[in-house]
Amino acid sequence: MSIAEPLPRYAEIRRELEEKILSGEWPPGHRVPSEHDLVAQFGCSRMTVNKAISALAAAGLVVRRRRSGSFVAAPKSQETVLEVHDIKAEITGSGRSYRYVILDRERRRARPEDLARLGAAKGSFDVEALTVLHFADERPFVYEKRLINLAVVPAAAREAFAASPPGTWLLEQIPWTEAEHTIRAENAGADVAHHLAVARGAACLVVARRTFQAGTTITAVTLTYPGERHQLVARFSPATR
Amino acid sequence: MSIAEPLPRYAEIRRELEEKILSGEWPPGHRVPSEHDLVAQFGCSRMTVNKAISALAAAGLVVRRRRSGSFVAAPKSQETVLEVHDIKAEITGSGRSYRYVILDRERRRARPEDLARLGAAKGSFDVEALTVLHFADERPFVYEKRLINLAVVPAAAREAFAASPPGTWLLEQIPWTEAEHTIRAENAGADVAHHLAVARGAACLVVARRTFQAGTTITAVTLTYPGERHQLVARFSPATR
DNA sequence: AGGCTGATTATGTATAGACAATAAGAGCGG
DNA sequence: CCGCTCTTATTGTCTATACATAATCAGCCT
Repeated sequence: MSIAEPLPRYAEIRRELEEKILSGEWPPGHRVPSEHDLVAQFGCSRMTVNKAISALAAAGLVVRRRRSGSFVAAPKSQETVLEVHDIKAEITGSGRSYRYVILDRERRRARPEDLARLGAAKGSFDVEALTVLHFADERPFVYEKRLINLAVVPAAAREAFAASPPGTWLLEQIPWTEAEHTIRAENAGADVAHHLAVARGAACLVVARRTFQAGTTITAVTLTYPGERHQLVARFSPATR
Repeated sequence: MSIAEPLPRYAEIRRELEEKILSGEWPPGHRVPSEHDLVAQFGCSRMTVNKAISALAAAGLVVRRRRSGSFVAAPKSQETVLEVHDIKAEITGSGRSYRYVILDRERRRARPEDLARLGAAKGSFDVEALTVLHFADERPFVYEKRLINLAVVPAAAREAFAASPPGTWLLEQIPWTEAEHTIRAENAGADVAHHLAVARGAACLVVARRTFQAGTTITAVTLTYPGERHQLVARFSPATR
């Protein structure tokens, strides 16, 4: 499976130290040998071991303190990298056919509830409100309600979203600097049940995302997935954090 | 607020390049000046600019190709760091009172369905099966069903879990090397509805987690949260990935 | 045109050395 | 014992250089 590729020296040293930490041989708080000692042990220059230990520090496995030395870090809180793909890519990436319809579309002055969804305190600007239904293999996959801040993305008002759905189009258009996800479970209301073809009251996974650029909200989207047909999966290791 | 701390030279260069990328001045695909050019521009050695660009590459903002140069990376797929805290820490951290009860506990030889939950193909070993209910401010917070692989953690059979609940105890006991999360929505069954004090059929957020050490599963846990009372929140920016 | 070859260029890795910053420890005076 | 300074160990950053590796490009031969 894995060919014997010659790892660079610093990666080799890093791996060796990492193994001692992950195996528990060096428990949290244990002092890692000094760079000087490691230079003698591995027979390389200090820059090389420095690169190895610095990488471990960047990964949060060790803490470095001047004069004191490097120490194995305390076990981290459970943080996981959750991949939430672009819907189009998520579906086509797994070999299924993809289609979407825009159920509703309205341009309006931002109402108080729109401002709340965007997380904006106040303001007077226009928003584009969209309701989109995405299909995977011709079955309803996710029900999307989106608000786009037209003060930031005026082009959205003129876009037909014929080639790409709004989410994909936005990703291609503007760089974002921050995003916020909220994940919860909800019972399907009449509207959602109808469009997703599930029973009323069926458990649905709701992912709400707000995307920001330099402090102002670009878009707020709520994605409702049928609970029994969709799940988010995340696999990770503490080292690659 | 922020004092004028003298950033190291490589961090300063990194910040400057990063700003050009995040502001959109350098769109995806744009070629970053070569190390040689940056050396001339910033008046430092190549190792220093190399460190800056390498950091950007590690963060996924640029892609480096030999001979070709460094290029601004395409916008990444939406990946977010989801913090899933230890339950005890999660509750006490927000100032609420914490309590738990062990509803059920059994030591048994691993059954086929246990093996499936642990993700083990086959094997003959004992497991500790636990059902725990956690309270926040005396209200049911989460319903936990856990399996512990006693072949890896024999001490779990002798532990009373009097001071800490099993999840917290395990975190303190053994280092893990990998974990897998699955998040879905489910309608509450009779059992869950009773313990969480919600209506039957109420939407619940189900987080299933498997924790591994060097390939073998340590523990598999299913956490069921009442949907209307709990949500996972994740905030992140692409640069800090 | 097609394909081979060698030069060029940019990054990848490594070395040896230097000075700075910081914190721990040693020693000393009161 | 307390507080001061001096020394020293350790990491942080930076320079200058070197060779390796890979990809592109230009030119040459058939």
